[in-house]
Amino acid sequence: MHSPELLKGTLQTIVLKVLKDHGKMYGYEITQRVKELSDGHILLTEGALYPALHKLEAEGLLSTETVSIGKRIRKYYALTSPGKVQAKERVAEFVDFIQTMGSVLQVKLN
Amino acid sequence: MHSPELLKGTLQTIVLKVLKDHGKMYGYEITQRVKELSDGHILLTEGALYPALHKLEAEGLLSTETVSIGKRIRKYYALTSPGKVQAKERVAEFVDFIQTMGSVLQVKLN
DNA sequence: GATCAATACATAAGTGATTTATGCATTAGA
DNA sequence: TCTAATGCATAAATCACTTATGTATTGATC
Repeated sequence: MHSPELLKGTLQTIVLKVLKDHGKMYGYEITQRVKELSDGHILLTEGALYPALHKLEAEGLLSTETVSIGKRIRKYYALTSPGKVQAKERVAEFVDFIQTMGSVLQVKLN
Repeated sequence: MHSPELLKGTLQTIVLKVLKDHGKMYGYEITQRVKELSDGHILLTEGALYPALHKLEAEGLLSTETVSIGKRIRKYYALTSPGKVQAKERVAEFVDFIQTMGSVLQVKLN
């Protein structure tokens, strides 16, 4: 995992986009999916993820559904309609940011 | 200027790379160059820049030279040898980060 | 010749996302 | 039977950065 400094501010974008691509997921599942997609480079910590999920839910971007698997609980999160819009906007914003950084750092992204 | 959240953690990388590309520069000049390169999207604040410069200097990555222009003072910063190495590493790290994020967000950067 | 914007540095308090630490509980594997 | 993995959650601490403030010079505008 590379310097976590750069990761700041990307958590919500990641969560929203992953949920958009994979449909409803529970917290732990998100951490695993992101770990997979990033080839082990991005490891979401629970202390960051759960509060983020709660916040997105409070903002109406996510809806929840709690399911019991045996005696274990899973809390599924899914995008609401505004959540889908936000997901798109956040990704676009990120791409924009990358383009700008590319100009400043004079690097080619491909 | 887009959401400043994403900018977090990139300040040192920007400063190091800009100094690498343009040689010695003073603080205010850096803010202007970055503004230019980013087409007005990235506006470095003095409250962030000056402490960052001082920190990089304290770490031995930058050397300084104070010059008087009339009665006004300019403090020029330049990369030291370790600073040049760091500049390269930081940029590489950023490119790496972008690639990883591209995978997670499933976006093409070009 | 006064006033405002730009130039040029600097520091300190406050913010806020994230890390680190901790807690509880179930399930699978060695 | 003990450890790792699964699964949730919260609270304190950290730390980069924003916002606010301060000082001073220079150029432009009216």
